[in-house]
Amino acid sequence: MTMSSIKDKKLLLLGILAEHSMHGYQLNELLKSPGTAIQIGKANAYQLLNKFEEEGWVTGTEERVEPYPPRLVYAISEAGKEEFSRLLQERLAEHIPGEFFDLVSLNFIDILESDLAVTLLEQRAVRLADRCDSLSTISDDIRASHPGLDLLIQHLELERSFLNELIEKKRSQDVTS
Amino acid sequence: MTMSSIKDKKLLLLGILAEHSMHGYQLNELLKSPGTAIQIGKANAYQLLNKFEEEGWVTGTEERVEPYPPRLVYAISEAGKEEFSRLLQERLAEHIPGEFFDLVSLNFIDILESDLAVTLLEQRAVRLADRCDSLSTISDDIRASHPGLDLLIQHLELERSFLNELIEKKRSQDVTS
DNA sequence: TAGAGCATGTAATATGTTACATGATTCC
DNA sequence: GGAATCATGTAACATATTACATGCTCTA
Repeated sequence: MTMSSIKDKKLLLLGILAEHSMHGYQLNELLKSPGTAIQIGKANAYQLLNKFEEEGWVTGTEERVEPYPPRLVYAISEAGKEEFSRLLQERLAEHIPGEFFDLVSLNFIDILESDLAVTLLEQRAVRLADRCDSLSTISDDIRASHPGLDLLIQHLELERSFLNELIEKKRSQDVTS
Repeated sequence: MTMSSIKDKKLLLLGILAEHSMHGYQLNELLKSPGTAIQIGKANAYQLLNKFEEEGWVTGTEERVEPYPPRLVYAISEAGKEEFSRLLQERLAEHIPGEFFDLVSLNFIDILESDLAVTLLEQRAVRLADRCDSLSTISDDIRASHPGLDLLIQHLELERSFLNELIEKKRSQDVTS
């Protein structure tokens, strides 16, 4: 049911390699950035690259650049480009319900006492604000050419203002000064 | 890396059972509704219920109600309530980056010709509008008491208006009348 | 009696994470 | 020599999906 994700991982990895050939470590560094819509773990990324090579979507070539250990540079193949294009069109036309992990707990918040709820939500707000801040350094150019990233930032800002309002609401419910 | 999800599945299932005891089929019907923040497949839900029973979070009792086949009614135990409360507090205080599957493809849209992009995005817009419509029947009462659901609806509305703007932008880029 | 809805599950497979293993180079 | 960064991977485990299997009751 969560299995929309493997297609999107494939789309993301092939899409990145279509723009620049890259070795696995480099790719993994890229995937650590706060602007990714989906998460791909390190081990998983290597596994997927190997699988894509077996299937012929990418080719791996060993490269040695001086101060660094040998590394495998992956480049997208013709077959990979076609697969990427096919997948891109498939995914653009679909609407896949996302997995909003964060929202599950919010539905049960009334179970807790207001002052405890406020304390917990404030901790969440700090973490969310940190993430928003780290995204605020992204240039308008990049945002304009990456609608997915632009929308991601809007989603996070929506979440942030919603959370602040919710904290206010809970605070006013808290009569036990 | 996606493995925030199992905790949220646990939180969701225990939270539902804390409100009403329920059998597996009933739970699965509930999980099909368009207002769920996360997806839990049918087989997975049964597996999790069995696992929770083994771990002592819930108890299953066979029930026979006349026209229906025998069914296993799950009720949350004391240990389950404690675990739920612990997990709820843990998750409320965290900010977990969601998995925005939908956004991955948007970042590559400039690769396609504008008119093709518009056609595909229009298909997506129809599906998204359907989902939004099915959520618009939810009462204000329910929304007010379920902040997670409320925010989910706001996320989807944001996505809808963003998508419509993107379609307009792409249409104006499309010079090949 | 055939199909639809109700109800629960299992086995095989696919997918993903964690922890570990390895080894090069650079800096201290 | 030891830590940090760079670089790739594997094995064991955890998790989730698909397809299948079963059997009840009701309606057409």
